Amino acid sequence: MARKTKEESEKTYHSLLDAATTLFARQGVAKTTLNEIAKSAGMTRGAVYWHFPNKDAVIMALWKRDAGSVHDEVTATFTHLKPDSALKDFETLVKDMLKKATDDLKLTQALKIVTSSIEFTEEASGLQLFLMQRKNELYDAMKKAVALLQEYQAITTKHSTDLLAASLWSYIIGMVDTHLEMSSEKIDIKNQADELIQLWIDSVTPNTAHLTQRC
Amino acid sequence: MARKTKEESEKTYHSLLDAATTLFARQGVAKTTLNEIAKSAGMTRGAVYWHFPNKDAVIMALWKRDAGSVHDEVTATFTHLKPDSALKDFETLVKDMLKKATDDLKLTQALKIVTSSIEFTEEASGLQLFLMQRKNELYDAMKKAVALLQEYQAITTKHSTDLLAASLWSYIIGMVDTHLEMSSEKIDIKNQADELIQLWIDSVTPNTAHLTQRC
DNA sequence: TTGATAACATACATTCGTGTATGTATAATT
DNA sequence: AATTATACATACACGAATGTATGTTATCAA
Repeated sequence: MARKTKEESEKTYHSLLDAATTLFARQGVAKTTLNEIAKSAGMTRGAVYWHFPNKDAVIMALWKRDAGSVHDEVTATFTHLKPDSALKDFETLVKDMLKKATDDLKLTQALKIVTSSIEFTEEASGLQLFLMQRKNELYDAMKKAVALLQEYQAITTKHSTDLLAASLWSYIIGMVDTHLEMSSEKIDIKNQADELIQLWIDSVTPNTAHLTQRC
Repeated sequence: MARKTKEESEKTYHSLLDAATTLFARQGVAKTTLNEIAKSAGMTRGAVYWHFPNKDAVIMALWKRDAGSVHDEVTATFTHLKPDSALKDFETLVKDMLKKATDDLKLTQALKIVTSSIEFTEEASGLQLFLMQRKNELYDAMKKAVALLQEYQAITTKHSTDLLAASLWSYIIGMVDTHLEMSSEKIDIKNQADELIQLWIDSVTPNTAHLTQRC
């Protein structure tokens, strides 16, 4: 049809992203066509191709919109832990992160979409390179946080930074993955996230109160 | 061309599965066509459609061939831990499982393929239902193992079976996922798997030797 | 030894999604 | 007020992959 105002254009932009998010999460990325997205938003494919060059760009855009800010905040906080409140800040950050990942619908859907978009091909696409870079950023930040906790003596195990970072990373990735994949009746990550994180922290922290057997 | 003997037919069957495995792992499942698989095995699409009804069946077949036996062994051992050697058997089983998952090329490729094949759509395909059932089987077995360890007093934390099972499951899933996704220069799961598992076991086990701070 | 059928190859039809090219009316610009 | 560029809709061309139908030959059973 005809041209719209900038505000209306922004509205359709977000409508398209919303529709794409819903359909991707419902049917999977591969089996969702650009035509479906457009129709679901009350538009045609012309609108999609006006706002995005292709499907990968849609995914990248919805990640930036729904996960970008959280990603930036988390990485920033990880890398700037203060010596006096490092462990407490670390704990709340990780717990909040998991809470958002399991509570916030948009974020959960975005994570679902990007995890299924990462096909580990040899020559990665632009989208996959982008997502891997974000992942690497997040890991580097988390590893930095572990190193800081060690430096500040908040972590008191003899294990190397590499090992502890790999441990925490695997743990969190597994929790998110499990939350996205498994039915919450089988494993209820959402309601156990705090305890699960606490379990890890206790295992690398001088507080031994969680052990039933005393020395 | 012409008909072949049963032996030759079995050979082409495995050639097709081998070719599919390599191509799937290299280019991803979605971007690999049945024609590529056939050509890579020195056949045509006719051979593929003779042995398999579609691409999903190829994936299911290669899982059964390259991961099925390991899956069966692991689930069986998990559910039949003996009271006297439970913890030790559990430890070696998990470590061996991770070692195979990171060492055995065929198994690693199979895991890579099935993880990228699980699109969490609402109405799952036959393949996805199959894979989810295997996953549930494995989780149930692992949870049973945790329950047995608690029953045998090998695990001495106050945490519930559900929580411990969710913890171990997330941890292992995360390790496998990380091994498949991240470059081994960033995180070398393969060479850290044993220590990572030991870290978890120590955290739920009465042995407190890993803590630097004594009571 | 002679059908019957297994083990494929080849050919065909058809769908389906993508990308692009073009049309068009209106908002923004001057 | 006239022009321009925006924000889409519509139409078109194209390849690409799938599924199926059919052809072909050698093997195995009788």
